[in-house]
Amino acid sequence: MTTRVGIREVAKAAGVSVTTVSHALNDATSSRVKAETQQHVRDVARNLGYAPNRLASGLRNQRSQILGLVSDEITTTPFAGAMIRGAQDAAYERGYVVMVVNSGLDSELEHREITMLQQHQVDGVVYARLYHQGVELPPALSGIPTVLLDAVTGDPSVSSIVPDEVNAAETAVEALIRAGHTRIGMINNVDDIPATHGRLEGFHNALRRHGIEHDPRHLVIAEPETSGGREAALALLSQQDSPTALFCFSDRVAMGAYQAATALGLTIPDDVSIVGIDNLELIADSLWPGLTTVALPHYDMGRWAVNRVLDDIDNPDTPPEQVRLACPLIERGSVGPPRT
Amino acid sequence: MTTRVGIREVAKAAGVSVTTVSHALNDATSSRVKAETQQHVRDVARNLGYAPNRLASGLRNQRSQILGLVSDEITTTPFAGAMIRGAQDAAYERGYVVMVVNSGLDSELEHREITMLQQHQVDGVVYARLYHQGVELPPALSGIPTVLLDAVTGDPSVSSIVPDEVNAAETAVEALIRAGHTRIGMINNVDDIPATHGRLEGFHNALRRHGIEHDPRHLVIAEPETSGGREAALALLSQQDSPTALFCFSDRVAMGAYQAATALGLTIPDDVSIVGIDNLELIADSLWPGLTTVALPHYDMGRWAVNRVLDDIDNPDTPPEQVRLACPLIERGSVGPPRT
DNA sequence: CTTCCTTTGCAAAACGTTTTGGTTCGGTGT
DNA sequence: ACACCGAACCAAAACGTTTTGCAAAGGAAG
Repeated sequence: MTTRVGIREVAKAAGVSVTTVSHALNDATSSRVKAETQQHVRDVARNLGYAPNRLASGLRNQRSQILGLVSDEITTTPFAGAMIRGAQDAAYERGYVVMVVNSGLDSELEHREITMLQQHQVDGVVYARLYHQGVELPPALSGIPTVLLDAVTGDPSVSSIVPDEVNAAETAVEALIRAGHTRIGMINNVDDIPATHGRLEGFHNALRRHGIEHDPRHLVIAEPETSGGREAALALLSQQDSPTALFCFSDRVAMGAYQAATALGLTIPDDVSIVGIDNLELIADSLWPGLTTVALPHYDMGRWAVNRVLDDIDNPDTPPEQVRLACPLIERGSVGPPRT
Repeated sequence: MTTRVGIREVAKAAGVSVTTVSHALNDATSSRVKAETQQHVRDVARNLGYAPNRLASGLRNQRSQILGLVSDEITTTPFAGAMIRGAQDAAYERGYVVMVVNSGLDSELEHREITMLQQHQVDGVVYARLYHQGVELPPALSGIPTVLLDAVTGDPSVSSIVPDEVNAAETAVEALIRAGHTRIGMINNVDDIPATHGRLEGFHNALRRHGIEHDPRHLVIAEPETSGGREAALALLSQQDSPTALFCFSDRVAMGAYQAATALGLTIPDDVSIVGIDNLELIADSLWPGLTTVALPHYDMGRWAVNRVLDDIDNPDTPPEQVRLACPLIERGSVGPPRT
């Protein structure tokens, strides 16, 4: 590698001082340097392929132009990828770059990784969870602008974004109601997490709003796996006056419901309609017919989170906000009118 | 935020010069500083919560301790997450941190993103693709130690790692042979990519090695989607002397084969055995019965790639190597003995 | 022709490290 | 007693920027 071209090489080639080069390149509308000179310098810089050393400028301005993204786990779902991509895209648009770090469940490791981020002088961090949950912020992060992604915390001074679980469920259930269903079953999660409670609430809201009475036999609790969904759906669809439509806690649960339906000789959506939540394309697109579901907006949450933390950096006394993001319905082929 | 504690604060608190502090902290076995002093300095540094500024040290040593990871796309599959996690884990173990950047298909954008990485003075980059393919290295990367991840290139001087497609197929097919199958069908991909050719070759290798004659009617080409797999499997399983086992190009194709089997009233694995490739847990775990498949080792490839690029950085004249990584069989429930 | 701006450019300091070349000091060999 | 040596430490330079405080040049006003 030939020696890197620095600002002094540019200055020499352009026949000016380094000061002038710096001004020409940075100050968009400075009166310090004549427009003509500025253009000249810029041309020279481009020709030389000059790329400013951000270690140096970061050191000088106390601003690294780096964001940290610490996530709990990057698992088998594509959620993490979507969040990272959203974060990265938003960061890129504003001249930032993101360092990804993931700690598994190990809080000791997490602490050391945060320390590394601090050593690299990250200007802010996005603290992300893969599944909507409550967390407490690691003390190591105090002093760094931080926003929560897919997580909330008790401290009202920290901004956060999570999916609006209630709204997501309402959206899903209303798609069923719109198709004409009134006997609607729900397969909920056993776990005590925000999604469980929020989606149940949304389910009831939607029914109530449309004057549909809820039959308690039509609510069953299951492990949030395909097998759990299968057994739950088997139970729901075998009872008399069984539901004509199923609202499933997740796409994987919905996949179990598909299996139950075919096992019972029922076709989707003619005999039973199904909606899920997650929009895991790998599943929703692959099922047959395609699964109508509500998307969890990980990409958008990622974008929002980094834009938010960058806003905080630019203007440190922006009031914090806790956002719940609406979730769009993705229609495929699993919802139809009830069999008359 | 109180003013950051720097090396000079530590020096003052320890009653020594900054030089001594630096030596005490960095030189593991220096004769420059007495062991006792070294310990003292370290204690003081820890108590003060001193964390060296890597912008400064990077500037000084011409080494940022940052790796770039440029990937083509972070899509709906969990593959990208696995690669990133592998890369991040390996980097962490060696004191590095990774900057993730993804360019979509836009080579203009990719160029600008690589420029950003260069500005941050990354010590090396991992150039990753999500699906095994041939690429040419962007010229912007010349001069930076680079290794290819899930991609190969014509240039023998650049190291790369890809899954061993031939071996993966052999592994899958041999699992079927071991269970007793001899009439084995394959659903291959239409696309002209290394995986297509490699897996076909592995399929033939395995049959030949066990003296099984291949019936050309048992090979069909399909779109690598669930729907393609469904139609292909329908065709394969409807012919007379139909295969007793199906080797599918991917897990999604295998999912289509499941759908075809149940549509034909066949049960898995009693009437037909199925293996896939990918080990997409989201699919393989959710199918019923679970899908036996061959894992594409994205996590391990990610690890290998960063370890390799770090080796190149430490020792610039390590000879390059092009590695094909073996793929392990993951057994679930979709393979059984042929119906007699 | 002087004075006083305005415009344009430069030299030098600063950011927080690492490392080079000393300097001091207590001892050791002759 | 003399020079010398090594151990322990330190002052200062360097890394590549940005920015402050000045200086030079040129033009307008008096």
